[in-house]
Amino acid sequence: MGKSIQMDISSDYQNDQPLIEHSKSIVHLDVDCFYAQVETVRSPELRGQPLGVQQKNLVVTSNYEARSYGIKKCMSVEDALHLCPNLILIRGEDLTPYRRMSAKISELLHQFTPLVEKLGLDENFIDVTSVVNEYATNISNQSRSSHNDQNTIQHESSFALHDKQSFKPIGEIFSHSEEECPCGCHTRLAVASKIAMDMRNKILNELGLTCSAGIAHNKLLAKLGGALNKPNKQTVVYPCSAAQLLSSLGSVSKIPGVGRRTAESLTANNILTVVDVRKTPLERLQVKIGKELARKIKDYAEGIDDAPVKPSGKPQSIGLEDGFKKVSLVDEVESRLSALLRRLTELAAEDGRIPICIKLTVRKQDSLSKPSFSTGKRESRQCALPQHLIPSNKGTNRGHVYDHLKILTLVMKLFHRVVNVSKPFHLTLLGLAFTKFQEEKSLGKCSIASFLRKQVAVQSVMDISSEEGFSDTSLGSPMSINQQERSDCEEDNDEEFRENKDFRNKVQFQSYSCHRIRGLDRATPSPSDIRCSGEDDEDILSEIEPSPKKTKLEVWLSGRRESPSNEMADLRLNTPSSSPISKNLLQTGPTAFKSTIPVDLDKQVNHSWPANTSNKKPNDIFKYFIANK
DNA sequence: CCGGGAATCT
DNA sequence: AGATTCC
Repeated sequence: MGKSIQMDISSDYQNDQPLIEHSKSIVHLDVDCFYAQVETVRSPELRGQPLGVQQKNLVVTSNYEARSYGIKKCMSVEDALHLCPNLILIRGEDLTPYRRMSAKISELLHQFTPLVEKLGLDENFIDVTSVVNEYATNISNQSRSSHNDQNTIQHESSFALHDKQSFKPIGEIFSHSEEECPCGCHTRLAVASKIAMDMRNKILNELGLTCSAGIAHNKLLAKLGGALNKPNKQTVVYPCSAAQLLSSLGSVSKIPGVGRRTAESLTANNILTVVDVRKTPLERLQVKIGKELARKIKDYAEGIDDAPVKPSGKPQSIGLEDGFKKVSLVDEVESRLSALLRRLTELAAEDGRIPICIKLTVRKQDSLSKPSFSTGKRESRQCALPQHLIPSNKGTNRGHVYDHLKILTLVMKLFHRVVNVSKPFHLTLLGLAFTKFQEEKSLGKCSIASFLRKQVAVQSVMDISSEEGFSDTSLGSPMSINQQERSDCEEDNDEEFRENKDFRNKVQFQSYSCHRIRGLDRATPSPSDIRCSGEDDEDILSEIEPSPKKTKLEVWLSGRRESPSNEMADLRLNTPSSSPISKNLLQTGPTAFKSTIPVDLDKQVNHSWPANTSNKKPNDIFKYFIANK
């Protein structure tokens, strides 16, 4: 017991956070019927009419006019049209417009704070703790001196927060709490609710979208709270109402993180409601769903959630999928993959980063008893993009050049690895994704790794120690060999090292064999095999090779480069740092605050907290805020 | 043809 | 590489 308290304290200090119970302020923002709203912005003449967004044979979302006819999410087109013959349907398979809008929303939210976590395209968690605290700090500073020498907000009129009880949040409140929490969170959440309103106003004014929002001291409650009043509304959940909110959910499947699978496990144990979870001992719970999940669900059932808002940044992978009834011919596979690859390279070009790893996904039709019911599981294969297929922007200032045919050939190699085409096959889905990218800010010019990279860049494209030297013993069982050789090299490729095998050999890296894939390639020549002849073919035999194991030198080199973890280390040590993250944080200081919290917020707060600057003693409100700084 | 992604954990 | 979850 004493031990855990000790740990709690130390971790709080490490995070530079005070020992206040509900110290954080989290906003969950959810754009109302996102796809439908985006389509309405694109085609304003659609406003007011029942509108659905269609993907394949599904209406994946619809506006509220359509919902009034009883149309639900993911309803079939037929059913939807039956309910509402006038329903306007717009194709939404191409997510580009939604991605773009999502990026605009992210950008807008980043004006408030860098602590923005995306959940899908239309939801965001925003940790506004520091925004709330800065707001109070600024007020506090002003109450001490009439003129600001600091770079803080210059308010038209000075005012102070001298009356905590009269401050009420904007929007709805879940349940009416009898008493204020002694930690001061009610006041902080009230400020947060005004910030949430401001975010929503900005999104409406600048992007034309309405949102719903939840405001609470953790992500769980913010998300659940935001769903209580929709659309275009916001809801504050106080910590003291957490248990009540969770109880009111009823079914366990309403708990975020409890999907179909976990719900099934719980149901099988007669654990149906959130209250059931609460009554079930942890020991019994973790038998069924695993230790970590059980612990999390138990906490959730009480409204407890310590998870931080994790800034999202760029996606870790960029992918595309194409679902269909049935594809059984290699030629059709190739043409579909070709189309996917075209779009994928466009997406990657838009993203700007350079991909170094590609993954192919297939879904095989369930050949067992029920063809219609059970959709086959997905299987995937990935490999590093060989150096000479990694796009470069040499010669062109804009965009990177992809060698479509060669990459397609590589993708077909992956396909043959995952599908045995010598036997009949029935696929219902093909997917392609880039799953790794070169380091964004690349290495400093003085970095050794950078030097090496430049050196090797001019060397031969293909020199993996002659394939002739290897036997074809792997032909029969590629997977077993795969495992054998990959057993302890889960960490893939760093581009510096794939680029020159010569270099690797010279410094006596543990060399890796490259014969594993040969048998596969010869098994069934595909059209691409034929088209991509001669040296290219030999080229690709080696390219599909999984990435080499990390060596000590490689580890050392990768440690040299600027990496997120290094940046975080800087932050933890609280050292002055020139890292981008640190700069970013600094930028969200008073200046950013001023520019993003408009006057009307000030007015609202000012109104709720009448100025009382004269001779009241330091008020209670201050300490809540100041303690948080 | 129950969509098309993306993240996390194992 | 797969399973699961989320939207």
